[in-house]
Amino acid sequence: MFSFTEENYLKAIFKNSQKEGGEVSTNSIAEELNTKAASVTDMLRKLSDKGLVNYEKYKGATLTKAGRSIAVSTIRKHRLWEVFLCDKLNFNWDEVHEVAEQLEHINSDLLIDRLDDFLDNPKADPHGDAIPNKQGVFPAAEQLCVSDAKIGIKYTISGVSAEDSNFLKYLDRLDIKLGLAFEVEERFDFDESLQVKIEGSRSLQISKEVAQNLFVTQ
Amino acid sequence: MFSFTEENYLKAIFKNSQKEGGEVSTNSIAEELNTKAASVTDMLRKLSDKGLVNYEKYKGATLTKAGRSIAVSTIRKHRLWEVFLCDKLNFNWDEVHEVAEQLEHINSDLLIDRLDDFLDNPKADPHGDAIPNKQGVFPAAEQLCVSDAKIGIKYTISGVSAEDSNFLKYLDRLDIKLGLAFEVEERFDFDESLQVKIEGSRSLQISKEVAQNLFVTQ
DNA sequence: AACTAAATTTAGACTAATCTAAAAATATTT
DNA sequence: AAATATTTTTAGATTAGTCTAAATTTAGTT
Repeated sequence: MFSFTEENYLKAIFKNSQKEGGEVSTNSIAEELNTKAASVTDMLRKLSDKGLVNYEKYKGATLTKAGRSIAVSTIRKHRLWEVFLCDKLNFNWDEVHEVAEQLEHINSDLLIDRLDDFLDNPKADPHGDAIPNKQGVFPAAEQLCVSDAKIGIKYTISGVSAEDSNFLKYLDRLDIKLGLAFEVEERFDFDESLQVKIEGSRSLQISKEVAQNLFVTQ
Repeated sequence: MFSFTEENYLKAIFKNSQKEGGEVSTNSIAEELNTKAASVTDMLRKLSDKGLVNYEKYKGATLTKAGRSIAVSTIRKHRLWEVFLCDKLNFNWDEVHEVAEQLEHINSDLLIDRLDDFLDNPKADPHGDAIPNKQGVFPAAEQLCVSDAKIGIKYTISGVSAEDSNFLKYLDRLDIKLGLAFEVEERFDFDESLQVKIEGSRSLQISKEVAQNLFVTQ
């Protein structure tokens, strides 16, 4: 129905508009997709002709209903496949992204429906990212970034940034997993690092960078 | 590593050389891939440049070691995914081909190794086609076409042609499945139809066409 | 051996996706 | 507001894969 490339552009626009809100710039799409701005301009024109994005020269792009629907469906597939890889094939959470990037483009509604059931309709992927349902609705996720967590309040670790597999390996080394109890004990303002307590009564210090990529719920 | 298209060409050459033996003609590849002879000529040149096929103008093509290895690996992936779809996701055997055509191009050794184990290292796909191992070796399969089966000898149904999903649906209607006991009772020479007995003491008549697409072992 | 038919290749063109380099528009700074 | 920097678009080219139509080669038949 749609090419891999088109799906990847739509996904990138969706992702960046979550982050930045409003119109997504040509450059930010180029960066997200490791391509050049000129290529993005070409593609935005094509996607606009197909009714998948709203695009005006020099004004950035937003997704139409149709475009959003494809983007979300692709994200749904990506995250379901990640669950499959971890839960059924024993992949580690830092090994799934690349393969899921390929699997997300397989086109079969029956396949995804059955896969969803086979995995017991998971609500989040192995990194804690919410999985939208078939209708494209994301489960209400009240995640808070650890950088914004309050001192002395008990949270549960519920999400990690999945982009960088080295970060995930680092978390493995520290035995930080989804579902563990979590509490900020102290904040060091000079470098924004944190002293935190993680289930198993360990107390450790985490850098600003780690805090920005860890998410918790109450 | 290799494009979907290249993998499909290599698979087609492998398949047709199994059937016809020796050099595979440009036209037969075009037919297999629903493309035009001119496109095949172009691609054969490219595959030859890459060392994947032996090709001489007007003389047809054969696979090199490297080309065969890719073709067989693609077939392995296709058949493993078919097993996954049937055994784990409850697909019917007439629903798997199209999806497996997509899944066979997913590129990850880890994925295929794990999938193989997850499925308990199956030796055949849902239509009875042999699954080569990681080294590209097919398990010795002594299948015989029902057209060539001897009268009065007891066989087991072990394979069916998977090309045509209507044929598979037809077999479902007749309750013909892999693993059932099978015996040819009588051969009608004028139309080459057969009177056969299938497990469950049913006796039925099958056409020449059905016989040519059913396979048995002793 | 000559002729016809069939198969194959060449030539030239098209689409999707990409790129570099140059031009144009927008944003920022003084 | 003018000048500069940044972003974005245009122009023109490239690659992979495909196509049609014409030319060529091979195979089959009288």
